[in-house]
Amino acid sequence: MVDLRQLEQLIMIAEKGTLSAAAAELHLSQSALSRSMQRLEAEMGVPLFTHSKNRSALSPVGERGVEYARLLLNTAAHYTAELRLYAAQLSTLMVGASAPAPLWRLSTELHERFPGKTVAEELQEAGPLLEGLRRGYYSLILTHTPVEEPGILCRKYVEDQLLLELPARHPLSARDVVTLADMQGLTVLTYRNLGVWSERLGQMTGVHFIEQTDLDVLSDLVMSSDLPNLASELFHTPTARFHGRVSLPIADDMARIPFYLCARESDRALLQRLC
Amino acid sequence: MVDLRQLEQLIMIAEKGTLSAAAAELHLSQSALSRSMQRLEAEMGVPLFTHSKNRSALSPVGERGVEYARLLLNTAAHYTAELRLYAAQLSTLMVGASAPAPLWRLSTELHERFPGKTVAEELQEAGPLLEGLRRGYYSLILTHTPVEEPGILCRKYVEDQLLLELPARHPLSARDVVTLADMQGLTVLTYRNLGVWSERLGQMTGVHFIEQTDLDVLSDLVMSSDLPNLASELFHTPTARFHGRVSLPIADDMARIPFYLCARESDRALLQRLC
DNA sequence: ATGCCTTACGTTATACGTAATTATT
DNA sequence: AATAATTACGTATAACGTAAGGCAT
Repeated sequence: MVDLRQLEQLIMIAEKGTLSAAAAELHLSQSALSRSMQRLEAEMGVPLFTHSKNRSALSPVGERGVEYARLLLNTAAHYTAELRLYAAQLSTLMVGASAPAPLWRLSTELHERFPGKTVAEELQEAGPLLEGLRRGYYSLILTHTPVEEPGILCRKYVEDQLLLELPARHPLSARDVVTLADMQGLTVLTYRNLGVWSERLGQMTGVHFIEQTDLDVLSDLVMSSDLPNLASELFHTPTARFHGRVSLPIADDMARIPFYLCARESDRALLQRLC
Repeated sequence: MVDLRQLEQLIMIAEKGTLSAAAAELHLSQSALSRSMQRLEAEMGVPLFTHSKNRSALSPVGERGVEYARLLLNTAAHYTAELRLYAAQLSTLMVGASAPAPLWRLSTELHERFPGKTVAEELQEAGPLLEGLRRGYYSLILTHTPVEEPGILCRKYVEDQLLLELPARHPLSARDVVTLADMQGLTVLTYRNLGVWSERLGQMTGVHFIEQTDLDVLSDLVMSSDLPNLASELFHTPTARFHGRVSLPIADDMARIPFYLCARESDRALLQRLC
């Protein structure tokens, strides 16, 4: 059985030209290298060198042996790299989600329940999410519409609730809940990047939204005015507490978005440890 | 640097199912095999086994590792076989010839002058001989016509001389040489398989040849009759001495065939050590 | 209780470095 | 003289076997 280190040594000799130079490069004494190559020749049963008293040069067979050695070491390195990649892939939980908010909770839960696993998260549209789950690219996906498809398991994971935040002196602040009917004609501050919520806001007729791109600017506006602002249970950007405001859930169905956790049936155990 | 023996061990474990069984097959103690696999796991940096207290089974990564190990060992075996084949090829002197007779001398000379070399001989027509020499299949060829071609060296190697063998009481037996003119009307015994000579016999008009396929039958005929028989210097089949006959060279040019030794110019040294 | 794997420990084999030898430039 | 390879010899490292321990079937 050929020793790969000896092949490495053979290659180094070919590169350096002499045993001595190669030995120095390999941090080996020349005697050790000499004997190592003698063993290699004996193992292979072919004359790799033309041995003179003062010089050992590669024979034609040795030259070809070097080529083979390079090829073999390359494939060996290739295979070990492949295997390490495969191992990394197996130990990674690939998670896709249509919104960042529910990921925050899921991510911490995954690290708790699967210690040692690498959790990789991606934000993606619903279509690619489902396709990725089918193909095995994702192990878990978080969607805001339920998936009903053979081979795919799907369970409600969390529900996000839209909140109206008000200064204490606002007429509605005494209420426990508000409805869209209560909000007719109101002007409401909100963050622009609300992800899945954005489309819902467009459907809330009769409410005038002032959208802000910058969270700091939004925070300043909230503090310096009496205008109500939007928040959600999962996405409390500037917290109501910080602004000295009260948070009221909006009772309408439209103000609630459920998130669903989906996995392949073969990964049923995964889902069961989370829901 | 991965150790191929460890890969072999990994494969054996995959085949036998348990460390113990594999260890027995490998003529190793199970403890040695256990530690060897621990070293392999450390070297690769991936979990090849699911280690329970009582059982070490291959992990999914290990399964794939076995596949890679098989591939790598195969390529290693392939390369060593290739290298040995190449070495054998380099140490072989491939000789082609158009007739066996001059080969007898060449063969012994090659073994003398190139000890350790394997001499492989082939009989072949002139066309394939030359083509084989060009392509590098033959290192040397023996032809009965000179080759004049760039890149090819050609020298006269030996000359075969046709002999007429006669019983002592034959009228011609007192002569030193004979000519075809002397032989007009003679009936002459000869061997059928005379190779390059055969075509010449057809051109010797006025001589009647009785060809024999079997050398023993020919020998019997020669001994029991007074008919002359043919021989050649290189191809003394039944020796004249054995039959109590005298050998006379036939003086005509037609009764002499020169043999030429050819090699590629890059093998000039080869030719120089023979001619 | 038996089979299987791992750890501990003493031993052996294999590879290594230093030094001496020989040959070449 | 300097460089280069091999051989000889003592040493160190690394793998091995035996034995003991723990766990599961």
